[in-house]
Amino acid sequence: MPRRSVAEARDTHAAIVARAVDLASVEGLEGLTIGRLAGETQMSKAGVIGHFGNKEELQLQALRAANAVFRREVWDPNAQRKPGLPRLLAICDDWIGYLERRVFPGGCFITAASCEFDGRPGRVREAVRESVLTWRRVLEDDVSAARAAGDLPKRTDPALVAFQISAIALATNQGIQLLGDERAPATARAALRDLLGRRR
Amino acid sequence: MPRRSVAEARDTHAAIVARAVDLASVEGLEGLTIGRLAGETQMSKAGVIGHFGNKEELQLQALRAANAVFRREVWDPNAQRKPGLPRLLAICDDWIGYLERRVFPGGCFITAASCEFDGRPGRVREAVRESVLTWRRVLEDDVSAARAAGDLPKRTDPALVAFQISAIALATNQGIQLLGDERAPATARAALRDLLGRRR
DNA sequence: CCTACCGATCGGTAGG
DNA sequence: CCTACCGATCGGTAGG
Repeated sequence: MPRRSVAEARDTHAAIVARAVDLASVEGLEGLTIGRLAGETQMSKAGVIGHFGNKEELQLQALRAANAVFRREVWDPNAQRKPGLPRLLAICDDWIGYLERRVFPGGCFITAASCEFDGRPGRVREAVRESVLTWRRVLEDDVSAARAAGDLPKRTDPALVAFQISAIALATNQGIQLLGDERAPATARAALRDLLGRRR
Repeated sequence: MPRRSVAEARDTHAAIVARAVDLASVEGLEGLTIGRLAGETQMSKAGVIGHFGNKEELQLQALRAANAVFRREVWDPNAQRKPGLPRLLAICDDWIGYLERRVFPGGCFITAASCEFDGRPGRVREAVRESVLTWRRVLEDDVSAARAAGDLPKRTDPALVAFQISAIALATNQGIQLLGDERAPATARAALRDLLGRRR
């Protein structure tokens, strides 16, 4: 095989990462193996690992790619809107939609990675932690803006509401993926109305 | 080594399962390996696997043992009380306490197993699903009793409230295990008050 | 419950 | 980006 150009190598790299994300969403980031990834991308193991150096770096890049997917699905559609309750409601709706559409074959990638790495130290765990914390802060800031605008009561605790919204998303993911509960998205939307709607 | 008596074999079996539960709570039920389990119980691999036949059966028994721990920690202390809001509040409090005390070193076993197996078919997945569903029904029944007793509003949807309580537990587990948020149990209790307390 | 062993696969390296 | 290879470990079996 001839050496590839820089552009071709970049495409190959991206293709490997994309496949790694789908595989890891089902098998887990630890269950992801270089051999299987090589088989599915029609490459040699050495060809695959050469793009990353080691498995941990592959895991980190898969996680980064998954974060980008989440951002694209849930954040980007609402990024232009001004912070506050209307945007928060839209974000929540897109979040449930993202889970409902099964964007990752194995369910929410970040949730799976959270459960898998919450008991083991290392760079992957810290990266997952940052993803979750960043997203919590986004929610919290919109809750704060909503409260300041008078769309949520003065007594509203933004960190608590961000926790409650995350909680609903975790349970929705479990409802869809594990329980096969087709009503889970509707239940989630009812819970969100209960949380954000009734106090307006 | 001499053959052991039936009683001794049973003790050995129980010791292996107990060790398997702790290991799997950190490494996952798939990450659990017979070789490592053998090392930690000072046995040969053949000695370990002889008790189960294959790895799937070991996983199922570890899951059953974890279910028993959860039941002991959260259900048993309240089993004698009559269904209704006071018992439901006590169950929720024991549930948060169970997470707070880190009964399993890697966090809630059933939650971890749920994330790990929600994307792969098989007996383990079905067993996890049954655990979660059974527990949801327990919550739902107490919500129904509380509503019938007039302790929750007539419009209360028991399945929705069971979903919301599960959601809080999932987020609490993530807060404690992944985020290292020491306020997570307090936040969870606030969320439960918000859910079950304010409407009385 | 052990020793000894099986084929398969793991993450990764050397060298081109 | 490949072939060829490394030592380690996987789940599991045979036989005692």
